[in-house]
Amino acid sequence: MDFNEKQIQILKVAEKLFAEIGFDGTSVRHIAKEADVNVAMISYYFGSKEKLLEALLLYRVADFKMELETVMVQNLPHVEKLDALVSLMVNRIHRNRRTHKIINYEYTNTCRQIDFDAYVEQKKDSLGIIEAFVKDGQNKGVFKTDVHTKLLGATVIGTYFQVYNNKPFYKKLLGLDSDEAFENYMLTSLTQHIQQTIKSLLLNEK
Amino acid sequence: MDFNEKQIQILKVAEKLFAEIGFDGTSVRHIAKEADVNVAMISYYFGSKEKLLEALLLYRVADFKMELETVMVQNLPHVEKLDALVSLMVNRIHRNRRTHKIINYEYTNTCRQIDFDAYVEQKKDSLGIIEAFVKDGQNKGVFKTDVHTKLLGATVIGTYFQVYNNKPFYKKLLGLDSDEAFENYMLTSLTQHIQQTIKSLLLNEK
Amino acid sequence: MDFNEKQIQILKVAEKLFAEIGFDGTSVRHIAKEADVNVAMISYYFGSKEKLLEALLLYRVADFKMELETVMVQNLPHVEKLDALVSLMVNRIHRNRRTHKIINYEYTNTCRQIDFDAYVEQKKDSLGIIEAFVKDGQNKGVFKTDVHTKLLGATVIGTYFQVYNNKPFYKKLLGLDSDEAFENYMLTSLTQHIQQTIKSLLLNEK
Amino acid sequence: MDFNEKQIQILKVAEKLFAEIGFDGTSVRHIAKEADVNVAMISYYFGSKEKLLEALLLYRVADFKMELETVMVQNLPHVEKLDALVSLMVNRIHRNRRTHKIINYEYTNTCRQIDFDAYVEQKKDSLGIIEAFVKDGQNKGVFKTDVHTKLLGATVIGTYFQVYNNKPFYKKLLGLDSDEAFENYMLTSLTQHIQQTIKSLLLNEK
DNA sequence: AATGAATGAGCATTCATTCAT
DNA sequence: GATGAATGAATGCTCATTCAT
Repeated sequence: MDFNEKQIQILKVAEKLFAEIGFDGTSVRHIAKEADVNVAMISYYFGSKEKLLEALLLYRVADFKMELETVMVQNLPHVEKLDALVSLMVNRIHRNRRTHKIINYEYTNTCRQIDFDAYVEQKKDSLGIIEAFVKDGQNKGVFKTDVHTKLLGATVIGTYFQVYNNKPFYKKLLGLDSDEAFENYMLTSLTQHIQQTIKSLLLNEK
Repeated sequence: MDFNEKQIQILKVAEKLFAEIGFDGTSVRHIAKEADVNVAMISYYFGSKEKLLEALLLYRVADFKMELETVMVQNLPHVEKLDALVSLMVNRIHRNRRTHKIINYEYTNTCRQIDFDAYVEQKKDSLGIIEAFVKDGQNKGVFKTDVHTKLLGATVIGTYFQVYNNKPFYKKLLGLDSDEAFENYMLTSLTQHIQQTIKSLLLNEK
Repeated sequence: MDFNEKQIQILKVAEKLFAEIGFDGTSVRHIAKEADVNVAMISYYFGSKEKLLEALLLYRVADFKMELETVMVQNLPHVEKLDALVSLMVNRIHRNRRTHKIINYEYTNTCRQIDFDAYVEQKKDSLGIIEAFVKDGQNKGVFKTDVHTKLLGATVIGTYFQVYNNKPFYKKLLGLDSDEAFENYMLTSLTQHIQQTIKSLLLNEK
Repeated sequence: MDFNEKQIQILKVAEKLFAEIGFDGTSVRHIAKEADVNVAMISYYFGSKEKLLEALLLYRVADFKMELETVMVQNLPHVEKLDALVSLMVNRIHRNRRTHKIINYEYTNTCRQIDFDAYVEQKKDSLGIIEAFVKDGQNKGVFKTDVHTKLLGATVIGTYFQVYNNKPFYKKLLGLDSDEAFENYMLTSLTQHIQQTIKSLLLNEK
């Protein structure tokens, strides 16, 4: 978990390339060249290409750890807390979108011998906190009860990635000319849509 | 679009393997072995591995074509039509989940020289029909107007794939022991959750 | 030796391609496509790619057979006969330059199992006739005797092919802009140079 | 131009095989086996089979560089200088006959993407020196003027290669039993014949 | 007689990894 | 600790040829 400068350099390049052209599509030579290190260094530092991916997961999963508690402890009305929660989730996913994309690609690949335990654990934790918050809101009569609580996270992240994974399509559909415009859209309108979606599900109309 | 029996056999195996272990991770030898055909036959029939994927897209995209119109022309209340629409979408995606997954993997891979035009066109069509239906409902005062109509599809498909792509995680989370139970859950509870999500977004409380 | 129309079509295409891109470099598919026949037809008609080359040799060697005798029997002074002889040789080589080039490529390739007997026989015959003519001239005191008679043919053909095989170089060196200009040069100036060369070797100055 | 021992080993084997069985006919596996190196090493060292050939050309073209000037500056009568020149040319071609043969094969193959610039340049230089020498001899009245000076080189090299490329034929024709006898013939009688040819063309009888 | 379908063998090349230094 | 050199295995693909029809 404590990587030196050169290792981090490799991890960042690997993250970018894995996300862009896939794990299998990326050769260690490509990573080495882009990271301006010797080819052998990757095996030397990480043991293998697969272990490099595992190291990347460890490196990033620490970052996944959302400060959900930070939001939770705030003395905010449930509605506002919900918005803050969704916003935080989207922001976090967005920041680590590359690693998340890799995981989405590779997690169900049974041939791969990658240890996803840390990712799974973190995911379970996050969803647990959200579930508890929703339960609390339901107990207090603020949130509706006829909701698939365990699937709320899937809707948040799923909506985000459906747009992200079809970037060229949505850029055209939404009339977004540049990558910056797209990025901006993700963090404003899309986030707003997801917030609205979750609120619609949980809140009773006034 | 008119493939013979052996070609279809190859296409099906390729679809499975591409979805399971990725396009790059799947070798033509693997496909050939699994499909019980000679390695050379894949190049012979499809020209190349990339063209095989393109053929697969063409083969399946024809199947994507949702009978949205069939639902649309039915003389149903907007609410029920909405449910039917979502149900149809989920079913269709589910049936072609493998090819959709491949597309989600490869569409943004700029290195790849794959022609996704047919897919994009079909996607645009589908979303167009949905958009028109929502617009109609809004004009008739049945649907709310403060909604990101263009993002509704992303929420439907995104939620589905977020669960599908994290199958082992959700099987555990939802206490689903077998693949059959998971599959069943996708087509019942998950579908229900997505229907509920979309309805919450569009319908005014009574 | 009696080929039907389609076989001749194949032979001509094969000759062109073998000469242009070599025997190994030319695939039967390429020949089949260019000759607008089915791939299997080549094996069907000729047995194999190697046998196709042998058939080509047989087909052309018949054409190599110079009408040297025609020149020989003419009642011409030795000097003029010599010029006519060289001119005839160059013309004949030029007409069959493609097949000659292939032979020059493949004759010393010991791996190849090609039967060059007909070619060798024809070559021996031709050189024999020339040798006899030179001997006759020497006996009559018209030609010099201190000459490597057996090498005269090599000088004629060798000079021709050295220019032909370095066509782009000589086009530039000689300021020949087009293929037509080059071709014309081969049949005029180059022929003249070769005639002059042979005459210089054989004739005593006056 | 600065190759290590193993690279030179590969180049020598490649030269031999390319000359014997052609560029297309020679597989990198064959070269690797004969040179007793790993197959991958050829790509590793030279990039590709085509680049291997280019490397070979560069490696040998340096060797083509005839010491024509050495002969030129000698204070010899023109006639003797002419003999020395031809002898030098034949010797040089003979030493590099393999690479020259490859070039003769491949130079006009337009499909091939080989850089022959160095070869062309060297050839131009050599012919230029010879031309200048002949011009000088003509100016001094030693050489005849009615000669295709630019074609003299073609006659020298062409005669050599016509014999070399038809080795089995000429061995039989000239009654040369062994390869050694043939080789010896090339460097004595054949050389003498070529010297005589060029002198006949250029010198006035006494 | 003629051919589309099919195939095993071989191709050049790239891969992740190892190892001597 | 770090690396250039080297490698066996695997890659996608093309080859000449065969064979059922």
